[in-house]
Amino acid sequence: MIVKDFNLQHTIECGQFFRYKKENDFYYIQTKDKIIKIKQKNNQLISNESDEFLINFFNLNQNYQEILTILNKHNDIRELTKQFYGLRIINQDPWECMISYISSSARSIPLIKQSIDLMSKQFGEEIIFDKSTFYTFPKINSLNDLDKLKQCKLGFRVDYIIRVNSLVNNEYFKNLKELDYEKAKQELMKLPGIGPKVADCICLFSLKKFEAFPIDTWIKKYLKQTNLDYKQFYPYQGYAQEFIYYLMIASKFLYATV
DNA sequence: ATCCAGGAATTTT
DNA sequence: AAAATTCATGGA
Repeated sequence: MIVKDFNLQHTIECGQFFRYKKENDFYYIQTKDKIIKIKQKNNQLISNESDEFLINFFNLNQNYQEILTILNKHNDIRELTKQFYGLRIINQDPWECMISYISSSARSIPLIKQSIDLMSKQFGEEIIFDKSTFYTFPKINSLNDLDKLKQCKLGFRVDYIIRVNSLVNNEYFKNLKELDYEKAKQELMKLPGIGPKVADCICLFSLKKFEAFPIDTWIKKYLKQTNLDYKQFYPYQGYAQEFIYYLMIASKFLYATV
């Protein structure tokens, strides 16, 4: 498939998405019970998945230039959209997104990935793909075994997950998608383990609420240093957040390796 | 050994 | 209403 205004690496590695691994030139992306093998060569995407699926998953039908027009109004952010050109918000599955980000609170990315993989191994189904073993993401309401959850190295988040597991279902998410951003966020925050930050992540990464602006410690640091008013990027504040976030974790990596 | 991590809930000022 | 403490683990 031919794509424009899209960069696979930036989109996958900017920190919004946990379930992937890179092998040779290919990314193996996992979502729900799917495995997507994919690589990009210039403006071409090579994958085992259908164009239709990829367009939806990477939000490729969104007008990128329209988003950039708004983000580029600010000089610093214009530098970032140039540096990370083609970064898109991934359209995740809401249930998977919810569990992933509840697991994420006060932890680093490698540990989050580890817990998600362990949950998939404990509660998902095995798939052999390209001679490697993968596990599907646990289905809604299947995370109900306390002993198994305790083996997933989730710490105190086990309690949140086992409670949320019994509080949501397909209908919950169907209704959630109908709500506007503010309402959806409020609804999400009624659930245990979901505060403002995690609710914003779920809104942005799985409900197409692009005005959501999740504020974690890194973003907070950036906002404090730069005095940036993120509301000027309405209704694409979420895109601004992701560019900034990518900058922060990328520079963190730089400092860590020097 | 000690501290803290991409937060949230609870308790204390 | 804001600030401090707690939560369970792995890693620096």
